[in-house]
Amino acid sequence: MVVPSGPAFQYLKVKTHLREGIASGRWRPGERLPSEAELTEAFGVSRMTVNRALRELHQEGMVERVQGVGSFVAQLHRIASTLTVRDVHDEIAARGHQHEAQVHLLEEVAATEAQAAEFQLQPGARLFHSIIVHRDNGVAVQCEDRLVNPACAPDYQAQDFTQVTPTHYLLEVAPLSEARYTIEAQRPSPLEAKLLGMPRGEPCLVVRRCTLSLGQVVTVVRLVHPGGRWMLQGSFQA
Amino acid sequence: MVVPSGPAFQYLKVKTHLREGIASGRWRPGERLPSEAELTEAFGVSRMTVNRALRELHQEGMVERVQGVGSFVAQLHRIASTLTVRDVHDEIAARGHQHEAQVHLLEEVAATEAQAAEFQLQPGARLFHSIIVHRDNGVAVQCEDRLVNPACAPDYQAQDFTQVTPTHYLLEVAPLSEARYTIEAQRPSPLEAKLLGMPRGEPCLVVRRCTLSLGQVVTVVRLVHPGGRWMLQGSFQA
DNA sequence: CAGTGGTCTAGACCACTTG
DNA sequence: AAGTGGTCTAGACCACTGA
Repeated sequence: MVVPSGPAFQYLKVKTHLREGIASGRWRPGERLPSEAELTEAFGVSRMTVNRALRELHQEGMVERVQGVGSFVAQLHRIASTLTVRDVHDEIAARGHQHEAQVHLLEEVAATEAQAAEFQLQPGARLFHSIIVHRDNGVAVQCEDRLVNPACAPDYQAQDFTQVTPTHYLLEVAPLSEARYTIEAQRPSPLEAKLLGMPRGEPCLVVRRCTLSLGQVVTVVRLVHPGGRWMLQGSFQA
Repeated sequence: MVVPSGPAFQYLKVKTHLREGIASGRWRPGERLPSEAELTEAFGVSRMTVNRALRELHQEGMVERVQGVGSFVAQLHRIASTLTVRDVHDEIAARGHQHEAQVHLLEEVAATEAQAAEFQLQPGARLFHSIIVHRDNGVAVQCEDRLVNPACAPDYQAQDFTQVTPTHYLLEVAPLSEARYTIEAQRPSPLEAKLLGMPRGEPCLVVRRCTLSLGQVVTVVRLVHPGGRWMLQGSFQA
């Protein structure tokens, strides 16, 4: 026969079988799984199909594979979860709330030594600088303090950021290739506390993100969220 | 010919070509990419190879595919980054530092109504409760307040958590299948402030995580980190 | 209808590891 | 040498879309 019964999602059958065996503890972490040849025989499918199942489980971090040796249940010590850092506007809109943005500053500055180093530019090079406060149904939830590389977004200062967020605009003009970020708890700066309308002593969730496009640093942003008004959420499967 | 030159990682050539075209803006977000047939011809490879390249780009969130229509450059609005929440011990050890754990409490409690609901158990059901402080070279960096479902880890109370972290132990006895978490900034509770040796008013990074195994809630944990002593890091490619 | 992606096969050659 | 995974082919059938 050529194709026995058409697409029956055979690779999913194999994948599910292995996933359930791992989840149920039938195969313990570090233990060896059946070889591709064994699974090929057991399921009566081609090796490519078994290979895809195992490859995807590997990509999902559930299985480790060693050429010439075999496939093994991964040691799931780390919980690598997908944290979705979405555009504020989308996040607020998704809750059915009203998003407002207030531009408090939009200027051109000369890079300090530290800033120049981060942008891989010369000290004193021009940078755009913006400070924008985002509100959810009128409540200030984020203060966005951003530096932008003019080489990547020459028209940055001409945008109306009450209508389109900088995140959205920058993703349009400079396709994202890499991002690095840190998340920590801090007190707001005096200016941030004033702009967010919160006491100086209240904790804030601070996300700092550096975004690259084609190896160039496009923008570095500090996002300050009042502790009681904003929270990151995520989940992890498998 | 059967195989022209052995593994030359053809699917990577196709993948790289598309990835660079997207990153360089040659294909804009929403724009249509060449069909599998066109790529098959252009690269002189089989369709399976092209298919793998496109499928992986789709799995990475860079390409959207619609059956019967075509493949398109994804709208990269969301920045879905892989945040690695590792075991404290590993994280501290990875820096070459000394990890110490201090067990402040290890008891059995009756579930409150809210706790019972979260664990999908009856109010008053038994739960294990532990409070452990983790130190990095003697500095308290995390207060771990944890509830555990006895059905998943009956021997929880018999463990020596100065030697093996609860995270590590629980992953051994109850393979992880799903986790949900939130990250926010808060002040520590009076007890947490005391255990961590920090002022009440200092901000903390608080991670709350609910872990499931085989559809059962295994554990709910609150991880409190002094603001200046701990930070989450992550990065995102493509 | 033609074109697209989704899946699958039954082989193949190769690099690698272990006995 | 035998077994493993890594890659690849040249076909195939199918479901879906849009003109």
